[in-house]
Amino acid sequence: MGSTLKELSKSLGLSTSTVSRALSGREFKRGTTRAQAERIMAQATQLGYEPNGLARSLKTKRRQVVGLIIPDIKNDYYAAAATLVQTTLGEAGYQVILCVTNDDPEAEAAQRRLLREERVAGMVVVPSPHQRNGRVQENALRSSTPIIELVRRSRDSSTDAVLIDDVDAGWQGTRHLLDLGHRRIAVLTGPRSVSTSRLRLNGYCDALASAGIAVDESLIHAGPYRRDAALRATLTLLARDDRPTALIATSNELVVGALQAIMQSNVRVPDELSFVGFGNADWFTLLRPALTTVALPIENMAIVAAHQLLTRIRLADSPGVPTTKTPVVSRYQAHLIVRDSTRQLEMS
Amino acid sequence: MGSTLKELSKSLGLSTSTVSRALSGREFKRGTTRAQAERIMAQATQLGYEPNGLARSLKTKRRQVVGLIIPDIKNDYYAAAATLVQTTLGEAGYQVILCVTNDDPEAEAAQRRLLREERVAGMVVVPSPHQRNGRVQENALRSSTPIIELVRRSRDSSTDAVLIDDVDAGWQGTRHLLDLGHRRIAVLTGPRSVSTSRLRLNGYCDALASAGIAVDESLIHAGPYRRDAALRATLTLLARDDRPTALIATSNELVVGALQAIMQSNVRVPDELSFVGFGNADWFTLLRPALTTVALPIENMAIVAAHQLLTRIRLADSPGVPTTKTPVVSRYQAHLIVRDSTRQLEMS
DNA sequence: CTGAAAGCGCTTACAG
DNA sequence: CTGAAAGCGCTTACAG
Repeated sequence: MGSTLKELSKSLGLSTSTVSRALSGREFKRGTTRAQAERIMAQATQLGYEPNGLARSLKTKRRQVVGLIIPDIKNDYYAAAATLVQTTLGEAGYQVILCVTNDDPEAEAAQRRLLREERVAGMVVVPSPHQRNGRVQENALRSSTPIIELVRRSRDSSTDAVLIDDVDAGWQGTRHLLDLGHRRIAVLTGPRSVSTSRLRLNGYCDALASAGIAVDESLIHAGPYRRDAALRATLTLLARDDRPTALIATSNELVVGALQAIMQSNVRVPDELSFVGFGNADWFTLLRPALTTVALPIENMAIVAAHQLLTRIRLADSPGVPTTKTPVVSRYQAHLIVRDSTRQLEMS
Repeated sequence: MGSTLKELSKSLGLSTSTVSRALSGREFKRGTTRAQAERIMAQATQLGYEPNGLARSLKTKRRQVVGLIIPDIKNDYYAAAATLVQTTLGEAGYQVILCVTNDDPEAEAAQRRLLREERVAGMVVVPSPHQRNGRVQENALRSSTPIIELVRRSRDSSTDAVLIDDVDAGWQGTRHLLDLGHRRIAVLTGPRSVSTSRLRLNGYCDALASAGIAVDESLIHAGPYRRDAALRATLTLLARDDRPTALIATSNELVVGALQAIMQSNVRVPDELSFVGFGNADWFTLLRPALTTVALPIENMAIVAAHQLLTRIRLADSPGVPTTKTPVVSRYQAHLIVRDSTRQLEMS
């Protein structure tokens, strides 16, 4: 335990230089040096020597660690993202420091700073909602750590981003319900300070407009991404005299809350209410009725984000290249999966 | 970007010692030095100085980073564990490096080594299944990094462990079905090389024995913790002429696979088959029928494990204390939640 | 209170 | 091919 290069070298009667080189593995040209290298490695395992990664990174300025900042790991959606980011980066030899924000901007700022102090090679981040008076993080801006934003885009961001075509996603879910004859369509979204919420809501409004329907603000609930909030909002919605005939929940957590409320209210889906979810957790198909949903290609996106980060890291490492500061932003298409929770509205 | 203590000091006309001390914040006895300290800090933010955590840790030998090794982050059960470990350790000022093994012992060994090279202050690990010829990891043994095992216990382990009373958990689920009059009870477990699988199965066998029922090996499926395996096994079980009247799935992933098979087979629960799950994912109550399940206190356990790790870390830091090598092992009780997926067996 | 100096554990030109 | 030496960016006794 705790043996160092110096101790190892002394026990071998060699210099740290030689031992270091042998251990690095580019040292076996001749038969005689090859034997030497093997002797060194044997002694290393004998002493239980394990190099100090901190010292190495300090010296080489190369770091095989990246940060991942997400709002919530229990959420199936982000759990899927984390898995793929972790796996993809892991295959490239990187370790991942996981940070969970709970959508708290201050927590996120602290975590970003900590990751920078850890000198991570880069970060994948799902940004939290903005604060009211969003003073720009100066250090963050000046920092050269490559960052890829995933799913959500922070205001004034100048980094790469891998996003969903949120407007279209909102449109698709709404359009499906309109096509089934629904007119009073309620929607649950996150706070308007989050890009995805705003844009999905835009899609919803666009779809209504395209059908010549005026937006009824009372059918829109924009709250935090928490199931309890969604539960309460849905309960209220369902208790109205002029109850909507359809409901869209635009994120995983909102789906859970909405479904809980629907069960509590004993409202029958799809007979009394058509329901459209977002995302595509495994258990969606285990429900009866199975959920109609706007599926989001999160796993793909996570892989893309990881690769893009890798690219940025390599770019930042190669000295010659004048780091292109043009952010690369891509948007991936959602697609509707029609199952059993939506149906044609019966004319009454 | 990238400014160092030295640069900062030079720009202030001070020594690095003074600046370092001022930044560390124990430097404001007098009014005059207090002003000095503030001037230093102002300049630090001005230059966007952020200390290099690697250099600091190398020097101080203190590390505010721990490792977390789990089999699968998409699994609700481990996602819950990860969340609580992350949060608890985060509150104590630690960052968490997340490693996912997919139950591959070689991946786990590599990850442990990497974490040791990162000189993490400690680890929480859910061990993978053993390999056939389990050669002991010598370095791991010699290493002094504090480790807490969570949920599963590795063979010959000499570390602390926070576990479930698995025998009792298996007993409870089985006993419930026996009390309802079931005699042909099938069970899905993980590989026998995992402690939880073995012990839960023991509980199952004990319960059968207590009811004077001989164990029928053909009703036991011990496979990998993967839903596709569980799906196939369940399909086979349900296609038998002497189909069991009850089924227990002893982990989250096995529950998902079993339910998929049940739906495919059009077997009605609980009329034709009583079903007992394990764990308590949120969506269990969203199903119809809602799932009867053996709930496991994973969130509590994750918190306990995190605290226990913190304790071990502090112990390892205090030099005087002769590190007690007696492992502390605790087991937490599962508790049965009866919902609608189990019912009295009708005598025919 | 301040600064010069040593050292944490590595890697890597640079001579030999 | 090998070793002595410098240095990555900090912190912390040690004198002054």
